[in-house]
Amino acid sequence: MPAARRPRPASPALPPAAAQQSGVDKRERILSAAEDLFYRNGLVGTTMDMLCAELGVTKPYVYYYFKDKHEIVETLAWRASLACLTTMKFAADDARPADAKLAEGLQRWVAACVTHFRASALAFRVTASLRPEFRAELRRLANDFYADLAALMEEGRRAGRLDFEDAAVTAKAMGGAVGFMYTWYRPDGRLPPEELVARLTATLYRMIGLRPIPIKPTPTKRKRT
Amino acid sequence: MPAARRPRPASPALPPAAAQQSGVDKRERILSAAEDLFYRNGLVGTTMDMLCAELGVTKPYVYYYFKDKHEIVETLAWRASLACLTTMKFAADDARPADAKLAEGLQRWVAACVTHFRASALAFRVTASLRPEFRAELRRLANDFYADLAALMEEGRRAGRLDFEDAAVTAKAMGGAVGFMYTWYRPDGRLPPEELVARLTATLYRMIGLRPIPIKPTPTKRKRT
DNA sequence: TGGTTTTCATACCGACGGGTATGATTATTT
DNA sequence: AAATAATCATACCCGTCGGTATGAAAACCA
Repeated sequence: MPAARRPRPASPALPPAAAQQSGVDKRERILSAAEDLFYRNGLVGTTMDMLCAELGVTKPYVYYYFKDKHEIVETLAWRASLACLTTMKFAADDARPADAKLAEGLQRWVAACVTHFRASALAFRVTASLRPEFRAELRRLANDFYADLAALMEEGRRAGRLDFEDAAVTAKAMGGAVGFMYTWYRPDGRLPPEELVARLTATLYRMIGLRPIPIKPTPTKRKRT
Repeated sequence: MPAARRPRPASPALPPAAAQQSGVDKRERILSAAEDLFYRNGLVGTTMDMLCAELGVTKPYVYYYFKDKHEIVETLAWRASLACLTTMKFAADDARPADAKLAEGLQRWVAACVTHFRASALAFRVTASLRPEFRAELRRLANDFYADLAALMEEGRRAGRLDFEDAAVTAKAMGGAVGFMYTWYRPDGRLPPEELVARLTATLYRMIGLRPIPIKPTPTKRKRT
């Protein structure tokens, strides 16, 4: 994941009213527009011309900051995947019981997936259009995640704090419940994001028989219906 | 969804050892190959030439039986969606309580999604590449399904037979748990399909606090780990 | 057996989209 | 201020892929 091509801090004044912005800022602006377009039109449904039009620039502008379309997609997909799929990692000296870690990890996971729902659609939908090596990296990330998740689940069950039947199937089912959010979540929906996170997390708790220990960030329940 | 272009029952003997087959059979063969290729390579990642190569025929052959690529995709996606998203329909005179209907419907749903996992990947992944009108039809089907599902859930809860918090969120979470199966299910996996259906269904039951009333087809539990 | 219809293969077209060559404009340096 | 380097616009190339025009072989009919 290379940074801006030129380390130059230069920021030339743009003609009209475009504010001063560094190369990194411009890169981010491209990424942001691409994320939105990819989410709305799909990867192959979004042409570089569309991206340029959205940004109000021309192609060499984009190709100055990114090698090719792949680099844009992979940057987006990697960021989102990393954010979502490392939420089940805990410090080696974290002495809390497995169910407490899980309670926090699941909450973080859901929150990350809500935040990155656009790019997570990328990771899930366009797998066939990604470079094989990159797909393999994503797979490793996901496999690690599920391994961590299943390990915590089984540890919690052994301790008598969790209740479920098939760890692998339940873990995959949770993965779907969370990962699928990009198909229905809308930022302007009637449920505010934190509330959605809380409710979906509660559903996950239920799937593994985790009694809702209140976690630090957001309380779990507000109203009933 | 038109049938074979020619109603002719004709079945000409093919040159080498190709068995006699009707036009419908040939259509099905094309669909089957396309389903597999689309699943493996994605929709845009599968060219009509690849499909022809897989079938051992040339393009006009395929275009004789199908108007265009869209017709193939839509036929596949529609079949699968119809099979999966009508499982929550019950006869008007079905007098069973909501939780009993749900128990059966969820089981049917999971079974249908396992059966059609390849084509369901189509419906979920390539939405941006589908014709808008067709996408709208799929959406209506899905909306109907979720409406039926949520209605049954809330009826069962009112009857005191189910336990969950947010009907809409829980329904979507279940949708993900089931619909996402295409990302991890493999027909040659170690769990036989019926067993997978049973375990995933059990997980869904747990999500809505449905006490596992044994359903007719497959028993719910086998071994513990 | 000769004509008609069905069925399939060869070769091709045209549009589209990713990526680039070239050069103009602007800022920076000395 | 002149030269150099950074930044961006115009115009274009070329591969790919969905779809088709044309016509030939095979089967059916009379």
